[in-house]
Amino acid sequence: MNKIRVAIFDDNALLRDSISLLIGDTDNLELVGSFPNCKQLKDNITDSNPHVVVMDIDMPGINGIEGVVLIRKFFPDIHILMQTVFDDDDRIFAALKAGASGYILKNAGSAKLLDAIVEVHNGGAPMSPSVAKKVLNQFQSGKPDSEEDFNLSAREREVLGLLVKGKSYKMIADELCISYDTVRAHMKKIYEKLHVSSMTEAVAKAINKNIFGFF
Amino acid sequence: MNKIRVAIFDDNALLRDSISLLIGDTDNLELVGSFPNCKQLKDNITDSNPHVVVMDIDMPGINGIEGVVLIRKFFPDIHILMQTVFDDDDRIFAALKAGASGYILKNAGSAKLLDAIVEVHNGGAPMSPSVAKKVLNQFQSGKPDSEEDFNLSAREREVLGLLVKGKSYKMIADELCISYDTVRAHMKKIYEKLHVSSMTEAVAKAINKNIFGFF
DNA sequence: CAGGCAATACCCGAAAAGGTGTATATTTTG
DNA sequence: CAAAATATACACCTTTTCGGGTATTGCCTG
Repeated sequence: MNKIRVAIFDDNALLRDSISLLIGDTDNLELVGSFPNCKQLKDNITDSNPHVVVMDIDMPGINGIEGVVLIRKFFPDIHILMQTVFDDDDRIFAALKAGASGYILKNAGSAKLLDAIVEVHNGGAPMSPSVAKKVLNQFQSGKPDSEEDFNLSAREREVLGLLVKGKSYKMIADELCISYDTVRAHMKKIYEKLHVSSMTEAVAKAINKNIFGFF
Repeated sequence: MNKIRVAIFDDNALLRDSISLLIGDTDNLELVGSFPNCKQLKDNITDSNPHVVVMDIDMPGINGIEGVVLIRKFFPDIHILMQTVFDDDDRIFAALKAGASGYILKNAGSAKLLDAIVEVHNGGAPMSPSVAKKVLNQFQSGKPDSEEDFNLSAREREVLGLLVKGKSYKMIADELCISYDTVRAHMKKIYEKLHVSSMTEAVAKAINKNIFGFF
């Protein structure tokens, strides 16, 4: 029986090494390449000719999602398993949209990693329920994404919009010709409605729930 | 000669009214509908049967960009002119990608608005040079967007990533198991490299220059 | 091996943001 | 019409962030 040929892309050398050892100890898997970035991705893959690529989602230079795009473009038969440190639904979803077959958390344990590699090679799609639901929703209706309604007033949306563009309270006050304290009053309401408690959380939520759509 | 049939979607009643008056005073234009949101978009357009739709980019419920998508889907022959308060390249670009024909700033003056309506009806595409350049770039090379390199180190990217997810310095310190002051040290470097000076600016830039891609 | 850079960590003072409370006029809505 | 929501504004106080420094460790490169 032929071994599953596996290649790894991850900027963390330690993690690459430990996966190497892990795969070396498993007799139905074979590590054919281990790379710290996607700069030579095309050559790397041509040379190592893997069945499965294990790809870190966060990498300097070309990131993992862009890596997925490239692999899909040049090697459409290769299955890609994403690895992430955090369970970041949106990024994982993006990776899947780009053509990854599944994903696994970096702290999931070695047995699970090996299982996931075998699973993607067999055409499976290891992923968490929350991501699976997103994928399902996308398939069911061509809609962009969950359109949660936060009941923001027009003014609140305006303030949030400026926030998302990186403005400070003071700048927002100037831009809207209202007092600093009024901006704060709006912010309080916005935080309440979005269930957050800081500018950055609000910005992150505004983007991920695409309150303004299309970033 | 037939008048150009125009419909307006804007949540600002005052602005709707002033545009109504404006169009009423112009003899080659005819206002056939004026709506505060896109909830009944399909019926509204079927009933009013416009040649040109003037659409606010920011609206509660279904936003202007989603509105564009819907119009393109059901009424592919209608030309859409976007209206925005701010010259937000990214959103405008998104609207154009979604199928809008052009855009105009809300404070551009009535004469320009009328010109723009006529222009889109005649197949033109009124837009600012900076947006035009983006569109051109997109056409010239299938690349996602400007891929500026900010020379962030792996650690800095990691910190910025957590920032974008809405974390505070303290949370980042905990998550990365480093001291609060080290997070600050990284932040200083990040701000320097991105040429910004606040968390929200950094988040905004990280997203708009898609340092992490795919939001 | 010397110099540069990344990562770590600490200090200080100033500025910004956040939490809570109060208040008033207007608009919307049941 | 009365109640609720919105937009405006101020006060007081705490926490967080920002902009300067300074310093050590380790790694990579010329």
